[in-house]
Order: sequence, then C-alpha cells, then structure tokens
Amino acid sequence: MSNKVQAIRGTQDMLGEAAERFHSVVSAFDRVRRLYGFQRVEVPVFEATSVFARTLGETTDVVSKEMYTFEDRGGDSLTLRPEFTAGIARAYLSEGWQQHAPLKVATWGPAFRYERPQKGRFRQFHQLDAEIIGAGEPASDAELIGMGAQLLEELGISDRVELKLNTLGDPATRDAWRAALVEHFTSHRFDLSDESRLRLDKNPLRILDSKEHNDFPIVDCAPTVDDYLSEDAASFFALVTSGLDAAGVKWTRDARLVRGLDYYRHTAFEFVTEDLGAQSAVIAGGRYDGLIETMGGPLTPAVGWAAGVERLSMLAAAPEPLKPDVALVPLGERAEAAAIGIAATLRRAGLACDMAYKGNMKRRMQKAAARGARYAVIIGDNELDQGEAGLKDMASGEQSQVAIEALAEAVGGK
RNA sequence: GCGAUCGUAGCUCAGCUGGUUAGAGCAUCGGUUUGUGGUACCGAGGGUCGCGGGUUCAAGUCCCGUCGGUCGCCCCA
Repeated sequence: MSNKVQAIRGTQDMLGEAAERFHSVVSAFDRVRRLYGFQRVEVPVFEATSVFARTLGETTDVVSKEMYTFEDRGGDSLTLRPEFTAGIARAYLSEGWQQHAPLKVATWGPAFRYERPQKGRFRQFHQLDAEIIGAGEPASDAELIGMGAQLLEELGISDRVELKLNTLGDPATRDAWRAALVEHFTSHRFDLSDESRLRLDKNPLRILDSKEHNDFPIVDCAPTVDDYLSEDAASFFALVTSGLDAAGVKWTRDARLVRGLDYYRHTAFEFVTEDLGAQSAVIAGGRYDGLIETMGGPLTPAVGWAAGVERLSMLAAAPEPLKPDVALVPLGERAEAAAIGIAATLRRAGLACDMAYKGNMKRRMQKAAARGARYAVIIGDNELDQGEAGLKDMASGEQSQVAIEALAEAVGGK
C-alpha cells in the first residue's frame, strides 16, 4: 500500500454514486441560475497572489496559512484560488465588465485551501458561486439569497437547512459597533477564553460565535449591531427582509452572525445544517461593497455567495443511477460485428445502449442485468440470417423476435 | 499548526489475554448449462497484516517512530 501511488491528502476520487451525486448538485445549480438570469462566467483557477492577499485581508487564516502559493518559472507568485469572489472581481476590472453592470454571474469549479481535511472539508473542494456586481439595491440581496433557497429546494434538502441572516450595517455602523465590541470584550478580557483573547486583537467580531461556554455570558451581554445601526442601514436591512418574505424565503435573525473576511457590509447570511459534523454552512455569503475599491477599482456595490458542492451533495439524495435502455448480446464474431452497427443506430435514435466487450452469452446477460438494462437484444447467426433480433424485456422476462430495422421503434426510440 | 482514533485480500470486516501453512462475506475469473440474466451449486486467483525499528524462543497481536485515513480544535464552502 505505502509504495503505491496515492491521491494528495484532502483530494477526492469519485466513482459511481458519489460522482453522480456531485454532478446532480452542479446541474441543479445550473438550472436554477438560469431561472434567475445569472449568466455563466469562467475565470482562471489561479491568479497573482496579490489578488487574494489584498482582498481577503492579510491577517485572515485563509491568506496567512491556507493558500496554495507557488512561484512560476518567471518568478511571479501565483496562488490557486481559495475562493471565487476575488478572481471574479479582478476580471470585472481587468476585462472592463463595468459596462455590463449590474452584472449577475454564476460559476462553479475547484478551489484550494491547505487545511487538515475532515468531514465536509477538503484541500481541493468545489464551490458553486453567484455574484451580483454593480447593484447596491437591497432587492439584489433578496434575489441572490432567494436563488440559494431555491437551489436547496430543488435538491430536496430545504427541511434540513436553515437560513440565518444578519446585517453588519454600513461602514459607519460597522466601525462603531466594532469599537463598542472591542471596548466590551477588553473590559472582560481576563474572563475570556484564550482563543477569544487572541481574537480580540485579530478579529474581535469573531468572539461573537465563540464555542467556549465560559465566553457565553460575556457574549450574551455584548452590544449588538442594532444598537449602532444607522437609519440608512436599518432601512436597507428592512428592505432585504421584506423582499425575502415576499419571495416566501424563510429566515431567522442571528445577531451574532459575522463574516471572517474584511470587506463585507450590510447583509451577511449562511444556510446552515446540523447534519455535517463540525461544518455547518452549506451556502454562505453577503454584501461586499468595499472589495472592488480595495482592488483599485471604483466604489462598486456587490453581493454574492458561495456554496460547497461536496457539502450539498452529502445532504442531497442520490440520483437515479444511469441505466441503459438496451444491452446488446451478440453471439459469435459475425454478430459482434453487426452489433456495433446496431448499437450506433440505436444511439442515434436517442437510446442509451451498452454492450459488453467480451464473454459468452451467460456472462453478457449477467452484465446486462447488472447494468440495469431495460431490454436485452440478442443477436446470433440465426437472427442475422433472418434480419431479426431477439428482444427480451429484462423485467418481465418476455422475449420476442423483432426485425433489426424496427428495433429502435420497438424499444421506444425516436 | 494542535488533539483523538484507526490502518489485515479490490471492498466490508474477523483474528480471544503474542504461539504451527492469516480467515469470511461481497466483488473478479472459471465451471455445472459450447444460445438466455436478475435466484442455486462447485472451484480458482488475490495479502511483504501501511512502512521502519525494538522487546521476545516466537509479533497481525506488545513498545517507539513514521506515513496515511477518519473525526475534532483553529478557521472556513
């Protein structure tokens, strides 16, 4: 085992049901994204390191210890994307996509983070991503979140996932709230857990979702964002929630929900589940009006979310396995040659058709049954001479002779 | 980066307190049936017991290290 080739830690190989499950999530996303008028975009898997370092915030864990960064042969520092938003924002600027604003775009693909793998967490994982760039209206927040909700519905997992919603307010709100939190937690500094004391310097907002029981009383009496919400920020949030209500999207307020990344403003939300071990978020996002400006662009309002494909596919039901309409069972070399042509004809008629490469009749019949074929088409010398084939219904066991030209029609092809 | 736990055939696992040629089910291949599957029966192939070192007359079994999986902390999709 040990001297065999093996996959890189935190990567996955998928076959059969796992792969089908994965892909059913992606195709559901592609369906829903069209319903909401999000156009598909493609962006590179890697970018200049600065694209992520600047936008994610130098001090975040993602940047400081989780990025796959390497030098190319020209000596430039490149990084495998740890998420989509920064790359899309970069494209928005460097490709001049401002002319299309407001821009609703969707994409999906692999992302990379150097972390210890565990349930629902991988080094190469896959995200669905949706962004609305250039729209500062709360209606866009509601539409974007609604799309996530519909995706969960289509996957049949809405009852296992809950939408948690919060606002971080506008910059003035956020700054005032943050200052109040720092003051509050500093005054209780010596009662905080070690972890939270570290957060106090690095990321005080994160103390709010501490898991340490000792922190709970301090967190419970911490100032909430509502105490510092400006009039504008409050009415913005009210429009988001009323939009969700109008769309029939259920949500719960979570005043402690914050974002680890620096550029979020106003709306923050997570679709969470309790069925994924230590991981709870399956879709997470928010409004990041400050991001594009920090990349050197104009002030550009934007809102977006990302979803974990693996996490969603672990929750979703397995799709029906692929079953061929027809399995060909040729007997002898002449029949094998003829079967290749028959298979091609059936496939052109839109019928899924499979044929084992070798084996005697029994073996081929077993393969046909194992693949779940609806019909077996049996062709031997006798049949070929008469221009017919044996057509066997695998479920009922009934078998009849059918003219080879009529096969496609007989099994329901076009 | 830290912690816990596991590592025996392709897969899921058994192997008691260390004791002769390491087992089962499933899967694969072949046969019973040289043209009929989803049921049955017979048989075959396949394992340096993750790797390295140590203790012992003797190690799959005990000890140390290492690599890998899983789960958790941090953080996050």
